[in-house]
Amino acid sequence: MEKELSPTMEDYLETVALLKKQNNIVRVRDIGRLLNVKSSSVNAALKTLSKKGLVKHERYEYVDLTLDGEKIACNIQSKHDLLLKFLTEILNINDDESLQDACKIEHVMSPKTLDRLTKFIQFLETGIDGERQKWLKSFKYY
Amino acid sequence: MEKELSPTMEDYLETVALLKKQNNIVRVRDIGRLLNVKSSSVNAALKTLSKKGLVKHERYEYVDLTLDGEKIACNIQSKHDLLLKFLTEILNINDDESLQDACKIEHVMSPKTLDRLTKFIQFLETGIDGERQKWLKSFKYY
DNA sequence: TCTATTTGTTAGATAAGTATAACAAATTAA
DNA sequence: TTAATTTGTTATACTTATCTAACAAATAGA
Repeated sequence: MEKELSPTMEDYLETVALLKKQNNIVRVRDIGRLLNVKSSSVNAALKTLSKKGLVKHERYEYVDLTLDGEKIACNIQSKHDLLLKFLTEILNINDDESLQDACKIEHVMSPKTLDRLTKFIQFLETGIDGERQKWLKSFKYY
Repeated sequence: MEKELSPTMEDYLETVALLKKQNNIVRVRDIGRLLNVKSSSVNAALKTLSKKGLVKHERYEYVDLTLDGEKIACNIQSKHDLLLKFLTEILNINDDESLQDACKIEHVMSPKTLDRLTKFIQFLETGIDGERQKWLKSFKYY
């Protein structure tokens, strides 16, 4: 399976997964609304993702993820969540920018970096007597 | 000044700056070699950057940065350096992947995140008795 | 100097992602 | 149950970034 999705296609897949979780059903229109693109663009993207076996989409029907698509979406989501956690909880960036950044970086971060960042956050959250948490807290007002 | 460069154009600009620092003169060919693209692609990119007033390039002559171009390149470079430092020195990722990741993330990181990450690294590097450095060192083998 | 090689340029061609516009299907409301 | 509105589809076109191929200029070697 030669996946290798473009950031754009990853975004579409992620959005489908999000809407599915949210509403159970996924409509072309809603994907477009979330991504700020026209329905025709969504259709084009869905065709691409269908060919790769990541989504199911019959003419005039709701969109759905395949199992493969679900797996990939889940993977992207986990990068997203981790980055958002790092940006908000560690770096203490609390405006929209943390979300914006997470949405961009998630598409270009290697698995290795995902792994190390996961461990780093975990490392900061453990530690005897919570000393690490204490100095993290002190960083917030740095 | 409506800048807003694409990641691709940022890469070209960055490469011109790098070659300039390295060799003083910048040739079309060398830009292509570094970015793994053909000279014709470099030419197209230089035309775009020229129109934006970021590089100077006369037919068959060497390429150079304008002052504006220099400023932007410098800004990108500082993001690159910071990210590389974080990935290698903090997360302890020492293979090519840290460089790869830095080269991608530098184009999508907000100024706010740059600022906070800068402060975070600085925070980790200071601290009474170097306790934070000690913790960091212990993380390396986590 | 004069040829050979390298470097630079230009004109198409291609691929990804987007938009507009015309139309078709489905849904909602009257 | 029609008519109006929303939603989905398709064809076509544009933009960005890339390539190949043909050619032009510059540089290096004999």
